[in-house]
Amino acid sequence: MNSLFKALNDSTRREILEMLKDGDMTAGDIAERFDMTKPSISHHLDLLKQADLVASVKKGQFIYYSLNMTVMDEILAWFIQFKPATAEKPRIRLQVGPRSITE
Amino acid sequence: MNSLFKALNDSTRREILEMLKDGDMTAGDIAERFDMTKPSISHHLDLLKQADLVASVKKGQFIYYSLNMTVMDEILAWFIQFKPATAEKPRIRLQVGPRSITE
DNA sequence: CCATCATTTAGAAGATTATCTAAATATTTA
DNA sequence: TAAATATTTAGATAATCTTCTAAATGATGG
Repeated sequence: MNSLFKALNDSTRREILEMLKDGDMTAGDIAERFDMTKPSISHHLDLLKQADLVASVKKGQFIYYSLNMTVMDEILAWFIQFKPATAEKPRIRLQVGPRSITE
Repeated sequence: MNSLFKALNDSTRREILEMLKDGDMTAGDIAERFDMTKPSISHHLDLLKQADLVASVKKGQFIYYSLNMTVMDEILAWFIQFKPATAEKPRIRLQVGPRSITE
């Protein structure tokens, strides 16, 4: 959770995530889109990788980065805990059986 | 968005949010639960307030802090953008009218 | 094999952050 | 009004973070 929020606490890194939403990119392509040196972008990519938000695959000379949104569910779950339980009528009955007296 | 992620990038502040989930608390009560001085906690509360994640109300000598989860939707929306659009069948027809040929 | 291209690693400088102590403000109570 | 309580503000220090330049690594093409 810590490395996750840390990775997200930077607008450059958040922009990178948004860019990768539209498809995988090489480190160089990503760096080109920012007014920042390649080593700096490389470092940002490293933090995103540590947080498991992106994955990288080397293909020859290039390294392709892609979103890894499996962690996303973890984040969403953390946020959802604050959503007050809205008393929404369930669409289906999950349990079949005799109704309780209070039901 | 910046102040939001900044506020969330600290485990003490995240814990404070989780504590407030169970009900409002005074600054002092919050500080008691951490192994940290009151001024430090006061600073954390200030950052949470700047991010609009908490609100504070002064009652006499005490200042009560409470969750303000209206911003939460903003965060959730940011995360949802990464969720690939699942082709889920809509539960209800949103538009009433003549069906299109392709429908 | 050497030059070039893509990317990372290393190391340094400046900015930001977390935390502390000391002091200030504001409220209650004796 | 003075003392006590709750909280914040101010200022300092140490740690962490962002970014840079220079150099290293690894793959490709003549």
